[in-house]
Amino acid sequence: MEKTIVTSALPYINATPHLGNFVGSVLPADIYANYLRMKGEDVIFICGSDMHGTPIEVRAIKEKVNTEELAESLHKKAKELFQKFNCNFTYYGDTNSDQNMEITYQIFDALDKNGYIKEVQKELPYCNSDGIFLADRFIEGKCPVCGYEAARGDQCDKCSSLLEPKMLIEPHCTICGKKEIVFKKTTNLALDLKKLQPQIEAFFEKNAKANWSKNAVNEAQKYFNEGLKYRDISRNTKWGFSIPKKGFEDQVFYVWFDAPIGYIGITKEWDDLKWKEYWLSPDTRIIQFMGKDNIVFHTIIFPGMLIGSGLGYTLPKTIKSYEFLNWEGKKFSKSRHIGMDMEEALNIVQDPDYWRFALVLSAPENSDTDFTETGFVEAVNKIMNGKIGNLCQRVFTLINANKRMFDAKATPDPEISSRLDALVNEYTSYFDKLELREALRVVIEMSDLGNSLMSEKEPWLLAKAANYDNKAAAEFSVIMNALLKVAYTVSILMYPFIPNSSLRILKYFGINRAPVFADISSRPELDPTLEPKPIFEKLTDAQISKFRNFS
RNA sequence: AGCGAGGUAGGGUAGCCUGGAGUGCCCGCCGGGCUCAUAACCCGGAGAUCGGUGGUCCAAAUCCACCCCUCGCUACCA
Repeated sequence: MEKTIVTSALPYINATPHLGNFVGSVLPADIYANYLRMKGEDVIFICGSDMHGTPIEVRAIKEKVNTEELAESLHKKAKELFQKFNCNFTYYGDTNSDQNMEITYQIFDALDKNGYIKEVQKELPYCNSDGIFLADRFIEGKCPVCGYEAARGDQCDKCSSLLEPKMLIEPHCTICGKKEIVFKKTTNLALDLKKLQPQIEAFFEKNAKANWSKNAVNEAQKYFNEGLKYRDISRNTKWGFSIPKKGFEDQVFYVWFDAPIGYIGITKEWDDLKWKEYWLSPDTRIIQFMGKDNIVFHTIIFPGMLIGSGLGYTLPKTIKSYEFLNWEGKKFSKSRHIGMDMEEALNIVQDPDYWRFALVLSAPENSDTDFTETGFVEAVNKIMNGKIGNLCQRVFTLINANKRMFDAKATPDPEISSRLDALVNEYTSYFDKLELREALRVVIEMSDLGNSLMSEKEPWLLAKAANYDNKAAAEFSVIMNALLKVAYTVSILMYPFIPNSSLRILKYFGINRAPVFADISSRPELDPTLEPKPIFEKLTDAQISKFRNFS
């Protein structure tokens, strides 16, 4: 059986992930993995915390704590949050594991042996006070172009000129604020992407039609057109995996070298034997979800690393990149207090399904989108609650109130059944094209079908007439069986998106496990002992005003 | 600056690749219906010079050129 690995871009845990991070990577990956499980496929869903990198090291210096302990605590918190959001990972690990180090070293050695690792001479800013080399963003000074005081080492935020740290006038270190900066010569290691370009391009040509996002295809094409260059993989800092090469032991891998390898390392951490069945099999299909800021790493660098290693790792098949979610028309920004993070969200509304549902409806699949208070309230109160929840409730209560005349064995209205089948097909075809938002739209459309049939057929009139009219009783059963089937199908199809709520409805049908596609064809039977209770609640004014206070 | 993505009723989206009457969906608004259901649901209506200008074509939201606006990337943020 073909195996599938679904991955989500590894969240960088320096800050609590916000709703924009979630909507473009972990959430769609989780939904898609749930869908494949429902189809009965052999799928693993791999994600984990991206632990290394300068921002965490700098934060540890600023907070005067141990870097590894800080990263570990941030990782635990992130993991817990994703679990609270009901993300059904096969395994959520992190990039700082022994397993990841082992594979990182293995791939590095192979790349080195195959001649894809080069030495490059550099002159880098060094803070004498903190005793560390400074990444471009941690050195600030006066912009040589416009004179702006707080220009960073890579770019001036005022005039957006691209800069080099050496160009800054009177530079200072943003960690300690002192001006004790010197430039030191050093030798770094770099990955020779230029040499790998033909092979990476061949990989791209072969796979880019496999449902890649338009943005991902074009962005990768841009890099090829410009010509690939060297890309640094070692840095003169302490936090990370040290370089296993003579003369470079004092340096660590640049975070984005071991982060994508983390997909493999985390799988190995999950299962020390089975990971090979997935990552070393030509039959494995790898589908990667990420925000648009991550495209280059997944379309160029990671495949390049795997190809160059020559170790036979399976290459990604599909790259699904998302645009960005904005918050009330503005960019999410932790430092400027714009937008809500995942923890804050749960403090307002506890049930993650409410967020999952609303976020998918606003998912930036084709262009940047906005997450707004009105959009959230509409999605939860009007659509999820008013359409889907209410349909189940009205069907269940109407049958429940007329148990005696309801024949559960009556054949459902065939016309309704065929319309239902068509919608199920539409749903799967959207999912197979990775258009998750549209797949959810189909679920909503299905509940619309149920609600309008209810109004059109007026089965409550049949129920009343059934007391003295056998024909009406028969007709009531035919229609209500069809409507029951609609509610049942809706509750199965919503499972990938809002699993908790789906399971809550399925209990009424006596199903106490995750649904599978095969369930759709079986006849739903309503448990007569259960009193129908609304599946969803509307957002309260208190919740809405709490939400508003974030805007 | 270069490259990529986007701009469609009041808001949000689909349609664009492969041209065929502004075609669809969700919300809001206006009117009606229904009383099974959670003040819910259903039906109907109004509302758009499809970012702008020019071009190709019998025909352009769709193809081409230029321009404007938003976002991303540009290799040490990840």
